[in-house]
Amino acid sequence: MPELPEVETIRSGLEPLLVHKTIADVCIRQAQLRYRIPADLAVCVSGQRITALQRRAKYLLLQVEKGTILIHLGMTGSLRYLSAAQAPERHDHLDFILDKGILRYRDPRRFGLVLWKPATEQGHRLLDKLGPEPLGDAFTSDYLVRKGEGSKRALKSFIMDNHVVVGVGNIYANEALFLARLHPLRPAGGLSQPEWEALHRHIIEVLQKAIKAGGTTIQDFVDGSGKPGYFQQQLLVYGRDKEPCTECGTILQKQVIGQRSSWFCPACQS
DNA sequence: CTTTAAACCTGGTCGC
DNA sequence: TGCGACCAGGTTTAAA
Repeated sequence: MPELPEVETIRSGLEPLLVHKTIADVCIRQAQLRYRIPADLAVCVSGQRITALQRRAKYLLLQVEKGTILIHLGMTGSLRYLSAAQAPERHDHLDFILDKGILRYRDPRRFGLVLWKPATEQGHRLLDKLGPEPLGDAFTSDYLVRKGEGSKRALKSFIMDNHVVVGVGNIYANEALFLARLHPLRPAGGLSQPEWEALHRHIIEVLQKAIKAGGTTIQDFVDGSGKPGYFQQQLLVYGRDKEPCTECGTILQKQVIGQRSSWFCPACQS
């Protein structure tokens, strides 16, 4: 479900509600996610104060005094703060019971994860090999030029690869390529310097605009208080096969690239 | 090493 | 109405 803008929307909405609260207990109803939720999670985190809610790629990092709770929302995960008790529904797999309120994790498809990293351990296997943040200083067009050198991969697969840059999922990969007027099947190694610059700029721009709109809700994305995003109203190609291109009127095409549905304008993007 | 495909899981939609 | 096929904001793991 969530790409970077959706995770960032959740993070920024929840952080002020969570910081300074104390985790009283953890209630696990379904431990089997992408990885099993550690059975001793409650022991690890109970009694500790929350100091921050950070984000790395699409991971949420709930910082407490003695370590970090790693949370990933997979395709269908949501994380909501409830100020008053509310009966858990199907797929509400986990609750962090706070001194005031409840932080509730829901994930129908269970592609997400909740793991514990003690502060005593350096790094984490899921985080250590990730590429740069698209909205950070290390992500430059020169970096893309170097990284793309010699690669024959389809451009769309390339920019969705977490080793290249994190946070660019299927929606925003499609949108950024359209805005940069680049065909998703172009070999990554064949782009010119100005083409990389355009793509770099549009990846950043589309992510920033989506964050401003509170993310994109196609089916079930909701922010930390249960509200949907609004960026879907600004999507120019995602999900729009057989519709006319907003730039030139040509009918948009859909094609599966790297196992993911892809949409593009065959006239504008080359 | 690079690239592609299968796998994880549930639920909604579409066509017959 | 029922049922199977197909699709979905992601990522790891195995295989080519």
